[in-house]
Amino acid sequence: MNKRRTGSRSTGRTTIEDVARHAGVSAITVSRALRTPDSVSKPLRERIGQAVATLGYVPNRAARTLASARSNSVAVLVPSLSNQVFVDVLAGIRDVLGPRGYQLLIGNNLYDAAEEERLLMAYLEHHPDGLLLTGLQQSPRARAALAGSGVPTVHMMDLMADHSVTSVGFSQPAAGYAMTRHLLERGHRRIAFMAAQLDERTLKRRDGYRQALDEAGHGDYCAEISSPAASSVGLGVELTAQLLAEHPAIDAVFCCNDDLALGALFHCQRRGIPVPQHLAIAGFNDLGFGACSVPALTTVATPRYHIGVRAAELLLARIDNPALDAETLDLGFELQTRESA
Amino acid sequence: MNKRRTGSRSTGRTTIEDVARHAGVSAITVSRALRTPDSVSKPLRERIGQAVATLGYVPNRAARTLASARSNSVAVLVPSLSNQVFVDVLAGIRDVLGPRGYQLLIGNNLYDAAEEERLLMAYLEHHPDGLLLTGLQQSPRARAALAGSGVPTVHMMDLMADHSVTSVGFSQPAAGYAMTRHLLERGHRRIAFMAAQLDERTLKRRDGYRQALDEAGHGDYCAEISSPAASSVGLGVELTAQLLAEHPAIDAVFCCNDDLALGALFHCQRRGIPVPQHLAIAGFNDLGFGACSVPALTTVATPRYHIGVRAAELLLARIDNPALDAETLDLGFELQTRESA
DNA sequence: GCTGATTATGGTAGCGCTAGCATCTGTTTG
DNA sequence: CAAACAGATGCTAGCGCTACCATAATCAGC
Repeated sequence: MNKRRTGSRSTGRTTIEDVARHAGVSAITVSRALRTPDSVSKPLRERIGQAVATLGYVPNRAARTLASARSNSVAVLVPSLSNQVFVDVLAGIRDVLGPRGYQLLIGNNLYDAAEEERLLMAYLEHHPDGLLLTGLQQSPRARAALAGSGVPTVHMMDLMADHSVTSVGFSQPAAGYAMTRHLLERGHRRIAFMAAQLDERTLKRRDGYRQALDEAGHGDYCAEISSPAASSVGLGVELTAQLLAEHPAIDAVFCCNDDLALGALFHCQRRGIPVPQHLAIAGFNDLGFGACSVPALTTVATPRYHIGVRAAELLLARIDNPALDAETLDLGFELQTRESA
Repeated sequence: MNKRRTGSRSTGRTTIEDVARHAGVSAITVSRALRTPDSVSKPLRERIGQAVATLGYVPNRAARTLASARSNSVAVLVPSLSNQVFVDVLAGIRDVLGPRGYQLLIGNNLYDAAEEERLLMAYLEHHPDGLLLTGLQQSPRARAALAGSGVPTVHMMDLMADHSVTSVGFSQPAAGYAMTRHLLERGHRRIAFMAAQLDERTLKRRDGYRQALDEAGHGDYCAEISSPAASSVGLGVELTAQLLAEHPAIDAVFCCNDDLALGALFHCQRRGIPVPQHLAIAGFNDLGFGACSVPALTTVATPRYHIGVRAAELLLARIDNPALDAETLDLGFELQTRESA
């Protein structure tokens, strides 16, 4: 009678079948009691709840995913978690997707194309319900796998030129342009550009920087410095030292993010270079500390959290209705003019 | 003959069966070619490889997990990703577990006990092969589920008093004590303590601080300030202002992390308070920017990356051999005495 | 009291993959 | 030359869950 079938392959863990037996119902009723409690009568629901608690039952997600063909997960690929920018984006995503019951598969370490491909393939094995990516996929294989998978996808941070994909972000070149214009308007003429890793977005900001200089007739003056290293305050110090040694005449530096800018600021403090009088410093992203540094940092405020929120929302819409047209959502940016420039 | 059975529940995605048919072999051979290539002859291996490429086959991880009872994933729960400390820990974990083929399920937002429980339960549904946790689980239900799951677990950051669990980290109270001793030895007497959220680890550092003051006979003098808000440079500015307003006589402040310390530094710069002459400032963690700030930040260097690495290694050992005894691994810390104190 | 709709529960058959064994071929050994 | 063995491949039966359909029980309406 008590057909406690335990095959050789059984894992020994409590299954839905065990709970069903304990509660004197069928497995499918337990399944329903857990997923759609309203479809099960109250007495059964309670009995099942007790059985679950007594046995310490934890549903097996792999089995659920396999049977239902829905993973209830969304994969998010960001370049790096040491960059606060992406942590803020993630927070926005989590705040939208968490309450909707989605689990996030967070992948990082994407400044390397091979690693990016590896990660994307790995996450596709989970058959996520949706995909949130940062920037275009670099490797053709990754792009093919992406297209072939049919998983709804939203790209974040940048606005895609390709209007067949959905993207949420702001115009990187426009932001670079705006900051450079600001520096020009404040009377600076020898404006340097500083970056860490030259990813897509950084390159676009640089395009904006160059365009602004060109238009102002200073296109011939061009002091650009970058490093393959990851961005950090320390790197900002180093690059500033190097920049000033090579181009002593510069009167402003547009740093591609706030970490570098803070490093530039520290370097100037250490050397007694007055900011912004002798050297104006501009950052990018408005990471929070810029508002309290001395002098306070002029920077570009980017809608990171909001990008995460809107990207998640657009993705949800596309999961519910895969036929939706692609969309490009520009969330803009805002110049924060403070003391350093 | 071509029994292309496509039941009503089929997802339409390419399965291992499709690949097998295309390559003219059985499904199990494809499975082997993908997992243990050496066990399949070269010609077949190549034919299968081509079929995989042609069809764009992506294995279904849920099915694999279900059939093999191994998820090849490790769940990592950290309090927050906006705290660089945990990002460094994650990097160490990834560097060990990634090459070994494990996927990481990263959970954050754990400063809330209810959320922590929710996340832990959600990750247990994945039946991870191992679990890396930060701090003790607060809720009894979470602890029960953890114990019942039988999943190998390593706790990170702090050293557990409970020697039945494996933990990797350093002594938080000892670190708090050491820094306070340093400040005392430099002649400071009115030493304040500043923290953001009072999590377990922060409280233990404070214990060390109090003990050092007590021993030095300054136990009666106690200026402590904290805030329920998340730690940030801005919060450091605020708390410093508040602290100085309430306790104008303090001559040193021990900040529970470097963000707060930088905020304190900025506040002093803004108000023209000489550091360290009028107010010495000490941080915690040695996040990188402390080495270049002006003045450079005295702080406690914590082996974050290394904690991640060793925790992952201990976990691997326990996954391979669940019978291993619990272990407590103290990785120590190092006082970084620089200019600010 | 009968019909048709509605609600609550259960049985069956997979989802896509792999463990465990069986089978088949070719090679080695006494 | 038979027996023993190793290596390569295949068959079958699940892993634990849920979609789909069937059935039983209840109820409104005529």
